[in-house]
Amino acid sequence: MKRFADEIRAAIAAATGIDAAAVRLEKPRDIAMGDFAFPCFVLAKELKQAPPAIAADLAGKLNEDFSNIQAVATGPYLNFKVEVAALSQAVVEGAIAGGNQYGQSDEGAGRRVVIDFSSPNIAKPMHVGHLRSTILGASLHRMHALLGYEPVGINHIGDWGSQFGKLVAAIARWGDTVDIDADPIPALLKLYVRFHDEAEGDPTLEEEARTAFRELESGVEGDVRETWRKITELSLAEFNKTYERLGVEFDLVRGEAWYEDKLTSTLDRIEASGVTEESDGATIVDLTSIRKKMAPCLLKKTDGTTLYATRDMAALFSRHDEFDFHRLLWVVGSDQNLHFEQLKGVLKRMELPWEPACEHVSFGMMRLPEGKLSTRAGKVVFLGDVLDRAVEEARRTIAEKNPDLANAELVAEQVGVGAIVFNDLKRERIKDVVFKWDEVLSFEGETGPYAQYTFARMQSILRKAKASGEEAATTGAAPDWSALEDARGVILCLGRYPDAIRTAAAEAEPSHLTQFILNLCRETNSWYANHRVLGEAPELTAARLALVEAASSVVRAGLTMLGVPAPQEM
RNA sequence: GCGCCCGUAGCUCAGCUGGAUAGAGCGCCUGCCUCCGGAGCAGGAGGUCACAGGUUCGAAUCCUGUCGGGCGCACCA
Repeated sequence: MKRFADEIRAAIAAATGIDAAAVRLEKPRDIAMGDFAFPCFVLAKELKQAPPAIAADLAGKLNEDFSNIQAVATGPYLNFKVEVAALSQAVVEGAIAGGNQYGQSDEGAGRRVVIDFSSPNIAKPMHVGHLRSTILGASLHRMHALLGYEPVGINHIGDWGSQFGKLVAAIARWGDTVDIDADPIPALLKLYVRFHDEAEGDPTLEEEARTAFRELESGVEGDVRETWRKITELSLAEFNKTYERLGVEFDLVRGEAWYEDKLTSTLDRIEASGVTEESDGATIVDLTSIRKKMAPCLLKKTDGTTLYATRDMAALFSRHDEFDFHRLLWVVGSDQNLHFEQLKGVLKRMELPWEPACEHVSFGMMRLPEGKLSTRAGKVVFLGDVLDRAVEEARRTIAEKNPDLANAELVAEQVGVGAIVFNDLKRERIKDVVFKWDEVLSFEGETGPYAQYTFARMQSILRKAKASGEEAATTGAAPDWSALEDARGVILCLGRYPDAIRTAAAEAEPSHLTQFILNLCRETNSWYANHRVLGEAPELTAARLALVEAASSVVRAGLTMLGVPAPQEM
C-alpha cells in the first residue's frame, strides 16, 4: 500500500518540482473515485493556474509513466486508482505475512519511551475511574513496541502520604474488628472510612495518625513500617489479579515511597538552577513567564517538608537519568492538567532541552449519572464488579446463542472483559465519560464483541476451508487477485492499518485504532454478506480465502494492540 | 473571579490536523437465514456542526467574542 502511495508522491514531485515528502495524499470522498486523492489547490498559487486545469494537466503527464496506476482528474482533484490485482496481492500478502506484527517498523529503533500509567492508590479498591489510565497506557506500550521503540511501562503506585498514617492508626485501634488477610482491600477501606467518621469527634485520632506518618517518614524499622509494608503487599496482590484479567503488565512497579530519599537532591538540583524563590515562607517556582497567570509550582512548605510536586519532580528526574527517554508519557486524568503543566513549566524555566519529550496524556473524567465518583462517600462502581457483570452478560449470551461452545467460561471472560476494554478505548481520550451500565454491557453495534464476532466468523470460514481441502495451498490454485475488485473497500482498509497504528502511537490516542477496527469490521461484514468464499471457482475461492485470512489477521492484530482477546469461536 | 478543556442526528460518538454531497452505532420504522455464524447485513426517517463575527479559493476543523458543561486554582495527593 505504502509503495503505491510513494510511487504517486514521487511522480507528482517529479512533474511539479515540489518535494515528494510534502505531497499530501488523501482518501477520496467516495471509493469509486479512487484509492488516493491529491487536491491541486496547493499548487494553484505556485503554478498560477486554476486547480482543475492543473489536475487535468497532471493526469495526462502522470499516466504516461504509471504502469498499474491510473490518474483521473475530477474537478480540482487528481484521483488515483491502483490496478486491482497489483493492489490486492500486495496488501493481502503483506497483511498475512505480518500476522500480529503487521504494521511493525523500526522508526523507534534505539529509542526508549517511558510510560507512566495506572498508578492506583494502595489500600483502596480500583474503581471504573482507574480503568482508563490502565488500558490506555497498556495499549500505548504495545503500539510503541510494535513500532520498534523500547517501551518502559511504570506503575507509579500511590503508596505514600499522610493517609497512610491514618490507616496505620486505624489498624492499631480497630484492626481486630476486620479480617484484613481474608479480603484486605474492603477491610482497609472500612477502616479508612471509619477513621474519617470518628476523627471529627476525636482529635486524638488525627494526632495518632500524624505520629504514625512521622515515624514512617523517619525510615526507622518498627511496627508502623511493618504495617505499611504489609498493606502495600496485600494491595499489590489484589491489583495484580485485576491486571491479569486485563492482560496488563508493567516493566517496573515503583511506588512514590521509592523517591523519598531523593527529595533533597531534587530540591538542590532545582535550586541550583536558580529558578526557585521564597513566597510566604514556602519555596516555589514562579511560572508566569511560561503562561500568564499560571499558578506557581510549590516545592517546599513553610515547615520545610515537601509536597506532591516535589515527589513528582524527583520521579521525573529519575526517569530521565535512568532511562534517557525519547518520550515520556504520563497517562493521568485531566483533573491533573495544571500539575503536569507546572512540572513541564519548571523544566522549561530550567532550560532543559528534553522538556518537550515529556507529554501529559490527559484523559477525561469518569462520572456516574448522579455525579462525581467518590470511594469514601460510597458513590463508586468497582472495577471488579464491572468486569464480573460483563462476563456474566457474556455467559448469558453464549448460553443463548451458542450453547454447545467449548471453553464457554474462558470465552465469556474474554468477551466480557473485551467489551469493557474496547468500550473505554472507543472515544477520544480527552472526552469525559458518564458511566452507564446498559452502555458498557452492550454487545451490539460498535462494541468489542462485534469486532470479536467478526473475527470468529472469518475464522470459522477458514476452518471450514481447511476441513474441505479448499485452502489455496491444498488445491494448488493460484489466487485470482483481479477478482477482488468488489472487495476494494476491505483491501484499502487493510492497507491503511500501519498508518492507523503510527497515528495512534504518535498522538497517544488508541481510539484511532479502535475506530479503525470498527471500520474494517463494517467493511468486511458488508462484503461477505454479499459474497461467498467457499465453493466458487478454485482461483476465486483462493483469492477470497486469502482476503478473509488477511482481514481476520488484521482484526486480531488490532484487538491485540488494544488488549482485547480474539477468541476463535464465541 | 481567573485558567485549561469540551460542545456535530433524540442519545453515544467518527470526521484523515483547512478540501469534494458532514458519517457510524444505539433507539424508532422496513426488509434479509432451504446458502460459509442474525453478537450480522441492506434500506428509511432524523443535521442552522451551540451562537455571532472574522481569516481565504475553500471552515465542523484556524482566530475573537458570547452562551452552556467539565476540571483545576499554594503549603492534600
